[in-house]
Amino acid sequence: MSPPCQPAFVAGHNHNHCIEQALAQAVALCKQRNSRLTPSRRRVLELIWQSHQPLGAYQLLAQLAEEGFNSAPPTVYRALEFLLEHGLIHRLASLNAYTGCSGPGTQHSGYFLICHRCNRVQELASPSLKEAVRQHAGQADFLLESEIIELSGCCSQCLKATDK
Amino acid sequence: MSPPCQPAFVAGHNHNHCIEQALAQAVALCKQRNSRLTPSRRRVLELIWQSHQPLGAYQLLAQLAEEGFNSAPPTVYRALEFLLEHGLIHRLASLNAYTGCSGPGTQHSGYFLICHRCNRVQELASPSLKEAVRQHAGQADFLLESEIIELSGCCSQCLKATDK
DNA sequence: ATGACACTGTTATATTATTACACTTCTCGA
DNA sequence: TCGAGAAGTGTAATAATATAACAGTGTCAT
Repeated sequence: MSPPCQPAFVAGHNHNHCIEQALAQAVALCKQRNSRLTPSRRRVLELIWQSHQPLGAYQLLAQLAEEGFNSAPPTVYRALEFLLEHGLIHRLASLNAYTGCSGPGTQHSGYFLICHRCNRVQELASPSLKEAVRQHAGQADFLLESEIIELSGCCSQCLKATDK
Repeated sequence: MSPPCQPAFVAGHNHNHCIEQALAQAVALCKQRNSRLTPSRRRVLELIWQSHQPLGAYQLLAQLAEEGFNSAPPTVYRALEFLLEHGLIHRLASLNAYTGCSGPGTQHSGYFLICHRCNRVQELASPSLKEAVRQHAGQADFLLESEIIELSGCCSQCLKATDK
C-alpha cells in the first residue's frame, strides 16, 4: 500500500518548515553526540516527518525500496532503533507506527492524542500530566522508567468537519 | 515456552480467591447481558487470572492445546475479543499481552504499572489521573474515546528485594 | 596500515494477528 | 416443535510486525 498524498500545506501550516527544522535539529544533535546520521537513518527520519500520519515499519521499507535503498526489514528497524535511542522519533504502541518527536534533545516521554479519523497525531508536552503520573507511581513506591500515554479519539478539526 | 510456575500464594495473598471472584463476576455479568461465557472463553479468562503475569495470545493457545481445546489462533483471539468487549480483560499494548480486569462491570480505561523485573502488572484506579487526562484532551478540543496508559519500571517489592 | 568498532547486506525465522469459508449449535418466534 | 437466522466453532491459509545470526564493508584513531 503506498502512503496517501502528503501535501506540504495543511491547515495554514507549511509542513516543509517542520521537516527542515526537524532534520536540522537531528543533524545538530548527532554531531554533538558524535553519532552518525547515515543516509538511510536520515532518509527514514525524513520520510517520517514528511508524512502527516505515523508510518509503519513496512510502509517505510516500501518507500526506501522505491528509492533504491536496501529494503530488507533489518534496514528499517535499525534506523528506527537509532532514531528512537536518540529521541528523534517516538513509537506508538497502539498503532505499531512511528512518528517524529516534536522536541528532540529534551528528555521526555511522549504523550499523544491520536485521531482515528484523520490518523494524525499530536504530541502533548504536559508537565501537569507528567506530574500526575509521577505522583501515582510514587504512591505505589514504583520506580518509573518509561511511560506510554496514547489517547485516541477525534481531533477538533475532524469534529468541526462533521458538525457543519 | 511453557509459562512459569504460578503459586497460588504470593506475598501473603491467596490468589485462588481472585480467580474465583473474577470468574464469578464474569458469570454474573454475562448472565445479566445475555452473553455466553462458553467453555473456551471461560477457560481463557481463567488462565489469564491464574497467571500473575500478563499472557500473550500464543501462550494461552499453548495451554488450551494441552487441555484438548482447539488450538488454532482464531480460537484464542475470538475468546480474547469477547472478553475485551465485555471489559473482563485488558490488552497491554506495550507487551502484546492480556491481563485480567480488576473492576469489570465498571466502565473504565485501564491504567497500568508494569514491573519489568517480575513482570507483574498493577491496575491503577485513578480518578485524578483520569481527570488530568480528560482536561488535557478538553484543552485540545479533542473528543476522547480510549486511553492507553502503561507505566513501566520497577515495583516496590522488586526494589526492596534489590536494596537489601 | 591496521585493528577495533560501527554500520550494512542478506537470509531466514519468530511473533502476533487476521481472513475466509464451511460447519455446528443455540435461540426465539411462528 | 419446527425452522430460520444468529452466534459460535473448526480449519487452512496468510498478513503484518519484528528479530536473529552471520558475513561483509566502511570509518577512524593510533
